[in-house]
This record gives sequence, structure tokens and C-alpha cells, in this order.
Amino acid sequence: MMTVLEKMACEAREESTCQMTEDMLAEIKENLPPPELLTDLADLYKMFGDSTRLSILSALRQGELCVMHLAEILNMTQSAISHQLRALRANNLVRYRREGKLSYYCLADEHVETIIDMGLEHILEERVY
Amino acid sequence: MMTVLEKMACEAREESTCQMTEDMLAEIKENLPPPELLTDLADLYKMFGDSTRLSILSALRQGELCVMHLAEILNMTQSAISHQLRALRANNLVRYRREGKLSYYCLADEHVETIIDMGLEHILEERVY
DNA sequence: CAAACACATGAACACTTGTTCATATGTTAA
DNA sequence: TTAACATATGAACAAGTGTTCATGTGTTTG
Repeated sequence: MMTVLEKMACEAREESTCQMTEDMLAEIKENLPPPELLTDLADLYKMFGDSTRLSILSALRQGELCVMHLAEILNMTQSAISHQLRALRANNLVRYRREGKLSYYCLADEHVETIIDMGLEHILEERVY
Repeated sequence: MMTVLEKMACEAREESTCQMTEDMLAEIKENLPPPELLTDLADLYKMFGDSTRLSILSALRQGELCVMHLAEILNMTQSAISHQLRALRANNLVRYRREGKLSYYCLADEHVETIIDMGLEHILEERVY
């Protein structure tokens, strides 16, 4: 049977091996971004987590395109492209303008390209090793 | 019935309204990143597309942590954290070292933080408007 | 007006994904 | 060695996601 003091001594030893107290854990927890922001951030990155959407964004880097042309470039149905454009639009990654029968889409801002390039850098650096 | 010449004229008109020829579409297609790279990139961003993993990465920005502490900080089971760490490790987003019974995890490189910050900037800029 | 066209959208389905539960692996202490 | 501990992992299940198909909306043309 272990006494209270022995338990405390043991815990103190464990904490010292981990270099971590409850207070420190609490501080790390407080310094995390708020949960709502993290879910928004996750939703944003989900948009980049699909190769069809990445293809659409990559095509739009070369200039404004209408839905049908995107479908031709990616060899996919107009419906599939339209569904994905809707998602990209909802997350403010693309903007569009209507001109007659056609809807022209383009990238929303420079962040979109920057985010893609950061990911590419990460992947390409790995491949060197 | 439309003659061949009429069809050609019609197509030429359509192309001129779209400012886009088949050759231009082919060029855009050729300039896309190769499909294999796009799927790798999508797999990478899938890692950022989950709030649990984003929380883990955010916690690790503040320093090296073992699995149990991560579980405490995020109020989640050790198993759930361990599964996610496995995924993050497979995508080279975290590194770990074993010290006795404990496994310490840390961020793999600066890209991880940069990618997260790019996303945060994108979200926070939207909220201004 | 009707027909053709470009795009959007809802439902359904297969597929993927995150968590839980149970258990296995590996390390340390008794 | 056995017990306790920290972590890893496999199976299973619910929830989420991407595509297809059918159809709806809005615009232009004849």
C-alpha cells in the first residue's frame, strides 16, 4: 500500500520525466485556436483535399473559364464540375460572373495559389530525400 | 440541314464569343500538374481537412508532446489521437521519437505552420467584409 | 412562342473517413 | 517473471463525400 506522500512523490517524478505539469497542459489548451475557427479551417482545407477541385483550381490559374470548358479540360461531366464549383464558391475560393448563357469562373484571390504552392513545395521537398 | 461550311462558321462564331479554341483548351490541359501529383497534393490537404488533426498540429506548434498529453489537451481518447498521429506521420507532417514508454511528437517542418497560417489568413480576411 | 443551349440542383448510390472498442506490442518497475 | 503503463493497431459502425442521373432554371435563337 502506497502512502499519499509516496504517491505525490511518484507523480512528481513522473511529471519531471515528462517535463510537463497540469498547468502547462492547461496553458497549451488555452492557446489553441477556438474550436469554431478550427472547424472553419478544416472546412477550407477540405476543398483542397480532392483532386477534381485541385484540377479545377489549377486550370483557373491559367485564366477565367466557363463550366463547359472546365468539363472538357478535366474530361468530366458538366454536372460533376458544377457541383464542385458550387462548393468552391461557397468557400470563397472562386468567383464567377454570368455573361449570357455562360458562367465564367476565376480564382477568388492570391491565397488560393499560395496555399496550393505551399503544398506542392512540401511534397516536392519530401521527394528529394 | 446545315452545310459543313455553315457549321464551321457557327463554330467559329461560338469560339469567338468564348475567346477559346480547342488548341487553347489543349494547352491548358497540358499545363495542368500531372494527375499523380494532384492526388498526392489532395492527400496532403486531406490531413488539414479535419479539426482533430488541426488541433493536434496547433498543439504541437507550442512544442513537443506525448500521445497521452495530446489526448488530455484535446479531451479525446488515446486511440483516436494515435490513429490521427499515424496518418499525420504517414504524410510527413509530424515526426516522433521514442523515449522509454513515451512517444514524443513534434511538427515535421515549417511548411506545416505556413500552410495553417495561409488558411487562417484566408478565413480571417473573409470575415472583414 | 418553342427549341436549343449552358448551367444548377436534388436524390441516390458507392465509397471514404473518424471514432470506438477490444486487443496487441513494447517498455519499465516490482 | 509478472504487472502496470504508454502506445499502436485491427475491425466495425456511423457519418460524410463525390459522382451519376434526371430534371429544373435562365438565356438566346429561330
